[in-house]
This record gives sequence, C-alpha cells and structure tokens, in this order.
Amino acid sequence: METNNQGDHYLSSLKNALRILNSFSMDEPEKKVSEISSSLGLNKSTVSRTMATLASEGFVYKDPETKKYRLGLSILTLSGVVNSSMDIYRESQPILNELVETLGETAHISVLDHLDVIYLHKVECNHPVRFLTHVGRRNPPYCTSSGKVLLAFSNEAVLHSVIEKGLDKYSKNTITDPLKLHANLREVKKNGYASSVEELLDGVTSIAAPIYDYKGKVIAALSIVGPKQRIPSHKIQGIAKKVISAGLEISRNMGYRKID
Amino acid sequence: METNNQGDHYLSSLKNALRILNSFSMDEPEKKVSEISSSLGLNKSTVSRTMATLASEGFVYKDPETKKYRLGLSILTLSGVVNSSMDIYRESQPILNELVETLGETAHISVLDHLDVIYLHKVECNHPVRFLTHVGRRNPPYCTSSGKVLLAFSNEAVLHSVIEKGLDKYSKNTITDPLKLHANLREVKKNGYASSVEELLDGVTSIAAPIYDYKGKVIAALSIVGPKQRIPSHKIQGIAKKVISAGLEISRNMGYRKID
DNA sequence: CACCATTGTTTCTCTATGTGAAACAATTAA
DNA sequence: TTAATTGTTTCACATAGAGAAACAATGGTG
Repeated sequence: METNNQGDHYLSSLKNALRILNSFSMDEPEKKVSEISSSLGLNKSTVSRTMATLASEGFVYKDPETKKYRLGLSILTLSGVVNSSMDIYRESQPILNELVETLGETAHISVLDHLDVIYLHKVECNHPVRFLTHVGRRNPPYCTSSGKVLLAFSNEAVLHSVIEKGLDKYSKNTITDPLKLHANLREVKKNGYASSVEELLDGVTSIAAPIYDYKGKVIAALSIVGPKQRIPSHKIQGIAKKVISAGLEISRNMGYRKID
Repeated sequence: METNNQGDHYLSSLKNALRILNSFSMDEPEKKVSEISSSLGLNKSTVSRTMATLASEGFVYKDPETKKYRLGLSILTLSGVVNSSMDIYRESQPILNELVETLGETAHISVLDHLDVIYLHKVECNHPVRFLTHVGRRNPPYCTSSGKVLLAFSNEAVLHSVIEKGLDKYSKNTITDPLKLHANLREVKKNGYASSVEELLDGVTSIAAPIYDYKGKVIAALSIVGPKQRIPSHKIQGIAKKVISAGLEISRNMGYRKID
C-alpha cells in the first residue's frame, strides 16, 4: 500500500472489503454506504457491491430499517473457531478461573499483534464494577502491564517500532519518554512481572506476568486488572507473585520446562 | 456464478475469500493452500493470492513452519465489536449470571441465523463437567430447546425450510418426523418453553424460553444446558419456570411490556 | 544421494471482472 | 413542491484477476 512495493499484488477488491470490515469498531459499530465510501475513499458503487457480497456470506448484516450495515454472525462463528483452535485458550482456562477466585479480580491472556496488545481470553470477577475490556480488544502495549511484559521479552525491533509510532499520553502515569520506557522494561525483565498504575486509564491498575512456550519463548502475557483502590501499591508485589506462578503453570501446560 | 442469476453481481474474488474463511471450522481449524484449492474447487494460484491478501489484513495467519493457514486475530477483534454492539448482550449479562448461580448450569442466549441456531452469549457454570458449546457455535434448530423455541415463535416459512432441508437423527430422541415436530412446537408455544432431553446429544438436557423485543416479537432464546442426571424429568417444569421469568426480565430490559 | 511427488509462489497472457461516472431510484428534508 | 442526499444499477472501458504452466522449495522413498 504505502510502504513495501512487493506486496502490491494483493487482490484489490478483497483488500477493500477487508479494510471495510476492519473499519468497524466499538465506536462505529454500524455505518452507511456513503459513510464508508467517504471515510475510506472508495467509490459509492464499489462499497455498495462489496457490502452486498459481504452480506451474502453473513459477514455483515444490513438493517432493513436504517439501511445501516453492522458486522454479521459469521464473524462470531469464526471467532469461536479461533478460540477453540488456540491451545493456550484451553490450557489457561482452569488456571485463570482459580486466579480470579483467589484474587477477586478479572484476568486476561493477551498477545502482541503488530503493535497492539490484543486480549485473547478473559475471565471476569464477580465484582459489580467491571466492563473495561473484552476479548479482541486492542490496546497500546507501552501503557498496559501485559503490553510491557510482552515488549520486555520481545526483540528490540518491536520496541523500536512502538516508540517510532509515538508514545501518546493516555492517562496521568503514561510513560511517554522512550528512555523511561526502556528503563521500565529492564525492570520488568528483571522482576519477571509488570505493573501499570493508571498508565492507560485513570483509577485502573493491572499486573502481568509472562507465559512461555516449550522453547522458553514468551508467547503471551497473563494479567489481572482492577480498580486502583482494590489494588493498593503495597499489595502489588504479593499479587504479582501469584500472577507469576499462575503464568508458569500455564507455561508448563504449554510444554515449558524451566531450565535455570 | 452458477446458480441464481439475480445474485450474479457479487464480487467473485471477494466471494471466494469469504467462502474460504467460512470453510474454517473447529474440525478444520488449519488448512494448506492445496487443501482449500481442492475442497472449494478453486485454482491453486487463486487461493494463494487470496490467502496472502487475507493475511495482509490479519484475517488469517500463516504458520511459517507448517505453511498452514489458520484464522487470524482480526476476527477476534471484530467479534468483540459484534458482541459489544449487541444490546441483548449487555442486557442479559447480569440476569444470566444470576440464573447460572441459582441453577448451577450453563446458560446461553441464541438466535436463528438462516437455518441454524447460533449461540451469541454463554455464561458457564462452575461444575467441572461442562459442554462443548461456545459462542458462535451453530446447531440444528429442531433438536435443541432454544431452536425449538425460536421455531415455535417464528413464521411457518422458516419451519418449512428447516423440514425441507431434512430432519437428521443426531441422537436417540431427535424428532425426525415433521408431524411430531409440528405437534411439539405447538406444545412449546402453549407452554412458553421448550425442553430437549437427548435430542441433540446423548446425556444432555436443555430447557429454553423466549426473549421478546419491544414489539413483542421473539428475537432470541434463553436456554440452560446440563447433563441429564443433573436435570431429571421431574425437575424440568420447575426449572422452566425460572428460565421463563429470566427470559421475561431480559425482555423487559429490551423494552418489552407484557400486554395480555 | 539422486529421484519423483507435492507443495506454494510467480510469471505470463487474455478474458472477464471490477471500477468509476453517471443515470436512476428511493428517501428524507426544507 | 422542490431540493438534497442517499443506495443501487447501468454502461463502457481499462485493468485486475483467473488459469495454465513454469518455477522453486520441500519431503519422502528407494
């Protein structure tokens, strides 16, 4: 598209359709043809035909009243396939349940996808105050505990790209200085866990630990999230211990054998 | 392409791609180019280019080792949008939680999509023995309690299509006789709930009740599922009462006001 | 180690397909 | 009523995508 010239042999009509699908978000869950057309710079008729084809296979659904399109149920079906074919999903389920029960806070499994942290799995706690995250959600990696774990244990190139893209200030404690981020990640690697106290959202604290595969490579992060007042600073270390050991347990289920 | 002439203005390369995506399932979560090519009757090179394009937008992921493709994380992200933009998802959450707690069995919300029952939402119980259902799963409507509720309250045309497609025998109690199905659905409509005792799977019982929208139209079903031994026949009616009232509560949240 | 068998990607040519402008409907607004 | 904004369809043309075959990359197998 813009960067590499070798990837120009993509099927353009398909690429259009996929860009349209990816443009749906929680903020814009439904759109009209003309909106899509103008926002993505595509011809009206192109969008119209594309949407008709997408609808024919259940990827979008057209509200007959408002004429707006929203994502269709084929996507739900496919997401079920994604989950069930992901071994980490199966292996982590019971351990997440236990962790949520003992800590009383919501737990997630997440991975790095391009330059986002994406939540693969979530087990909610029973507290009435929840509703911050959901499976599939993407967040910036440099201001979430899971993101920082994943960055700390990935190669320099990824970190570089993240910094290059820019460190925006999401909340009062967001780290926007590359040097400070570097230092923080070194800490994370040393301690074996990361914490984020109001780095992404005001009033929200999270703690994360790595999950390893059979090769000893960090493939995911396990994190717990909760309101700041339920997770005061002095409790972080104790909670981190539990998160770390839960992470190791999942890792062992994934074939990891601690070497050192 | 081959069948109907009115649907001929679909974009063929896009249609191909969507058919490929929809061909992934729990049984076949990963496939090679040649497998896709032969199973869908598409040219090798077509599939190769299509997959490359799909991968470029994160809809599939290519395992560099095995060269097999699996569904990508964009689908997870989009499924999050589907869920969060679905008001029934939000409205039903707390009521499902409560129902699961009091009954101790897993609960689902499901709707009819074409001729399938599809699970939109699921709250699992704590029992170690659970089931293989998952959000997005599709089941035949005539042998699940939720499906029978949805059929009983939908129009005749849908039922006709279902019967026309054929009533396969999934389990010992599957209703395969159209007349018996008709009779059963009349019962369902009269009683306001449906039950399925080993109609889809041996050893599995489920009980479902309708969910109404503000117009009084049945738009979804609420069901609970459990092993037969935990839900004996004599308990079904009592449980059904609870399921029905939970369904009504969700309906009220969706704007339904009981008229009669 | 050479052999054949299968695979995925690329090249190439040509046709069919998708694009965009404009015409046409169908709503909605003024 | 007219005007404005929308979604769909028509149409002609350029081009993008399909298919055959060549190529490359593996992987068995003897």
